[in-house]
Amino acid sequence: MASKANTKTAAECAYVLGEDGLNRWSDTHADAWIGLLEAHKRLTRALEAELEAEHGLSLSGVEVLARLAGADERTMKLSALATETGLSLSRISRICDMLQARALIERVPSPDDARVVEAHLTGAGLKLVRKAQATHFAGVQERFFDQLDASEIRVLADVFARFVPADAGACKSV
Amino acid sequence: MASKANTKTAAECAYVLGEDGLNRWSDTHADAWIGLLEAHKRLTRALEAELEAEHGLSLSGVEVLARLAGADERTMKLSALATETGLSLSRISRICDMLQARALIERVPSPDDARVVEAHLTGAGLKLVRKAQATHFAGVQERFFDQLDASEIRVLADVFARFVPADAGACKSV
DNA sequence: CAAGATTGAGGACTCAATCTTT
DNA sequence: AAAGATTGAGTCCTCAATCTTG
Repeated sequence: MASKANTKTAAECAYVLGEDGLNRWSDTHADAWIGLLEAHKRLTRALEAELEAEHGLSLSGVEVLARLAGADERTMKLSALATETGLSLSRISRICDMLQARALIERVPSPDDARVVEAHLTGAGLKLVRKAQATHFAGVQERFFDQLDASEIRVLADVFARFVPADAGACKSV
Repeated sequence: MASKANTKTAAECAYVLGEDGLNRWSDTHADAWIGLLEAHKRLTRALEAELEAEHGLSLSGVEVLARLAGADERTMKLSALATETGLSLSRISRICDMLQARALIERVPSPDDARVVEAHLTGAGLKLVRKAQATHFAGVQERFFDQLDASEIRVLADVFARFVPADAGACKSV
């Protein structure tokens, strides 16, 4: 009784060009694809806002700090950070500008190769990333995992693995 | 034999702070969540690039055009476009600037209410959105659906529905 | 020349401020 | 005052150009 007004569900209008039979998905297909886009948007927005509010960090900022926290000597080359996070080197450089300005990392020129700059996590950085990650993990748990049962989580893990080249990206910390 | 070098899989390091048992996910959890982020990034980047290359349109641009194509009189108020796409009104206004400059839409002041501006799809806009949507649908089919079987698609549709407030957003066209 | 880092330009997005009309 | 649209400022991101070192 509720719907049918001027409100259409996602599936009902996940096509536009009915004229020829083409350009159309089944309802289930539409719900899966559009659901992916919507869920991603909502989840990341909420998580990002939470992190920003509580620690003044973006998701990417936390990811950089987290990778440093897990690295040998808490230090990594900027180009390695770029490869592993999947962000451009230029973005990494600017994220490091910000983290350095907040004294969460230091830039250390490599003694071995004068071209490379290494980012080193400071004590303050380690302290902050611990808190930020706790917030973030709790957020993902509550907003995402708590909505799913074990078999669904397994299907998602299985499905999404197909879109990641197995090696590429390597370690994801956040 | 292959791995174990300096390459860790996503699951192996989806945590950083081992010191206390907290802040940690199971491998499956990590694969599901990080997989969602990665898959989304890769899929949308590829799709966006394809659309840009073939039709000079962003995904949001296509979505706006597609909604207009499906609307009465091929016309909608800007604020309605914002609500339905989930974009800010300011973004919609600027997307319309661009679409109007390319003569894909026209801005028409509403006769009923002098505050509202309606976007009206032109003939050229309709022609273009048809082609763009065909490209996009084919892309999603090939890159996404073709990698999944029917039961998986059903699980995804079912799962993602939980993150969309049922009514909110209403109709998603792209 | 190639690799690593930085910088400039520009796209996509949001929020806050503004202006007009209701 | 509130709704609709626009504009300005600022974030996050990418690509292309540059500079330095190997």
